Amino acid sequence: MHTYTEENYLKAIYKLSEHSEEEVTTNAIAELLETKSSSVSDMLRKLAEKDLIHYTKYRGVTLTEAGRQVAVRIIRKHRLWEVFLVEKLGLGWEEVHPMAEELEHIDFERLIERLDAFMGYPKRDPHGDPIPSASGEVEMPRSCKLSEMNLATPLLVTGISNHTTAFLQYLDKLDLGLGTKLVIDEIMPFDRSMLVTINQGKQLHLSHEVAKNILAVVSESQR
Amino acid sequence: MHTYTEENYLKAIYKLSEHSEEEVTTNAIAELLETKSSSVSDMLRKLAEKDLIHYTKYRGVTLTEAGRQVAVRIIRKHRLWEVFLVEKLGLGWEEVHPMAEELEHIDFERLIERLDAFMGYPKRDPHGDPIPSASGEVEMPRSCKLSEMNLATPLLVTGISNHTTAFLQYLDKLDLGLGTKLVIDEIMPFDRSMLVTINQGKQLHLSHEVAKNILAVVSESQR
DNA sequence: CTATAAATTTAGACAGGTCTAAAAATAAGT
DNA sequence: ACTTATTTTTAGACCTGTCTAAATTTATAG
Repeated sequence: MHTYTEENYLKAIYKLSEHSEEEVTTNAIAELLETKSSSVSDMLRKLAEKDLIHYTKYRGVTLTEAGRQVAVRIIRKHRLWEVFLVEKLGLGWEEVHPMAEELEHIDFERLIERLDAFMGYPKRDPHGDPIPSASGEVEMPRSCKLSEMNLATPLLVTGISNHTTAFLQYLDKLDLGLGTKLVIDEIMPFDRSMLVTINQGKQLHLSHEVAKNILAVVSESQR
Repeated sequence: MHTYTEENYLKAIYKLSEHSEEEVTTNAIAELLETKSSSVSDMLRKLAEKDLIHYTKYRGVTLTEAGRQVAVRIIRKHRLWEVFLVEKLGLGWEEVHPMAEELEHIDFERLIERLDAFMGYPKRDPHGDPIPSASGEVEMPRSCKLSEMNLATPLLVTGISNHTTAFLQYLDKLDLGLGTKLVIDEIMPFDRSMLVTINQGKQLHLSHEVAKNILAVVSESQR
């Protein structure tokens, strides 16, 4: 098995390369893991030695297939635990991330398998992110940032790309969550904030920053 | 919070002093944790500095109240997770110990509380051990080793004091578990092995070693 | 193309834990 | 009580992962 720390590095690299084909930079990793780039640099050398990443000095890194498998497996566990914490224990979606952050490192094949079965083989976690399969496949949802979508089109919220407690609590207050239907009524040119109507009722004002972290698809039911 | 390692030391000291008032020796800890006594000695110094143990060089250790609280809390989590793994996930009592060994270090008050509630506030884990309360009280069961009990008395199995996979699998094969009613028919003087009848049916031959690890009480129903 | 800025890597130190080997303290036998 | 055996502790080395400070490489602006 890999150390707790190695696993966190691999997960960080996975997350940083998930939405772009680019090489991941040392600084980006350092920022995400809240550590110094010198520490990252050191660890990258070690991960490369173990063939978990492709690494050329000063050029950034990508995961090898072995590294990707490790990362995806961690993410699978993280998301399964989140479903458990929310669905079974009744914890809030805004508080489960740090718990799952620790649970994800516990590695017993039978435990994961039973946990998956116990929850009925869920496909998404409470934030709408896809749960990788046991064999490491990840179904990448084709949702877009709300900030990049068109006016007057019926949309469905399918994901949240910022899992901080503060952000999720804010969404709760707004009464906006996964499955919320909404339409963009207007976009303010000066700050790119938007007015949206949710569930054919309340109208909300969302900043661009907020809209960037909400993922949505064009609503099937009305297209 | 304390490190994973510190927690394991405190838990080990707790377990070693649970059934006797004696000071716990360096060697005993080393054996339980499968480490060298020099490492233990080092760690004891550190734990004493943090006021988690009472330590006089060459004289062994006992837990301080603070140390006991930490240990009991770990054990509470361990046993709650074991109940979850067996009752909810359907894992076998012989395979959950190593999993709980890792889960026990995860420390979120709300998680523990919810887990406890989810299982209906169980009082015992799947091996019959008492689950400490949130405030750190442990109800010490007054059961005795089967090896020390009398012939021809109706007994009830209430606990198992060896949690190894091999031992628990052996008990499964014998069809002997918590709640099994039994009577000691005969004790062989030369090796102290015994013949017992379980559930008013099958007769089994148990070695002294096995009988030492089975805990029982005189059966209420027939006394 | 060169000078400076930014990003990255190396060097050296440190903290937590572990080990082996050696020293010190306690326990036991006669 | 004295010598030996056992237990425990100390000393010194090593490994993982972190940091700061300094050096190096790559990127950028004239």
